[in-house]
Amino acid sequence: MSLAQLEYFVVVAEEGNLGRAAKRLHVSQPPLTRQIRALEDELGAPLFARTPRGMTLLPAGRRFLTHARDVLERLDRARGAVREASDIDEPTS
Amino acid sequence: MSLAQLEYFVVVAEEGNLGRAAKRLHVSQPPLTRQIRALEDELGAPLFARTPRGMTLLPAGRRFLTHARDVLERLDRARGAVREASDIDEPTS
DNA sequence: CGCGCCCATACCGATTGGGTATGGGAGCGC
DNA sequence: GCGCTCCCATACCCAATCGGTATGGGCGCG
Repeated sequence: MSLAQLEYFVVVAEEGNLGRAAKRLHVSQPPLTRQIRALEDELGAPLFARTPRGMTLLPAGRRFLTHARDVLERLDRARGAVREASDIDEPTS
Repeated sequence: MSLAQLEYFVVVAEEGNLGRAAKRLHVSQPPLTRQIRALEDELGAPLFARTPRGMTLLPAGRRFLTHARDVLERLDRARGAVREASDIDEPTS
């Protein structure tokens, strides 16, 4: 599992559609297909139902979505914590 | 930034030493050197002080450590959430 | 000074990841 | 039913990433 996969997953879940998600992520659609599938394989359960209209979250996917967002948010805070620390050393540099 | 880098960082911080951390992580020492440096480069601040005795956390590193552990813990919960969900579908299979 | 313990660098091979091109299913208008 | 459109999936290729071995350089200790 990679952080990119988590972000891809969140965006695909939000867009409900690989094509639009790909544009938002500035990647092409095939890598998205692969990464989402790799994520599902690793987790051992499908996260989306593939319909002719797009990708819709399954129950497992809904549960995972909350946690995935949580992980990404905590990651942002981690980055922020380092910036704060260096701000202490170099206040207004 | 990658999840592997976060885990590498946590273990190096705990061991205070690249060699021991490498053993615990089942990788060799050079990749650790590189990944830790890449992490520092991306964050824009050094996390460790390199001494002849090993690697000791700097203030920025200490702050980051807490958050890094948090991210990894949330990731475990995310995995767990999917397992729970599939347990509902397949209780004791 | 020779040895041990550190981390850093150089180089190489294997894996991963993204891109283009293409296919196949499902709905819609005519 | 044909053609058009909008989906996702697959095949194939190239570039970037990652990990491993080999090696070097600093530092302390007997």
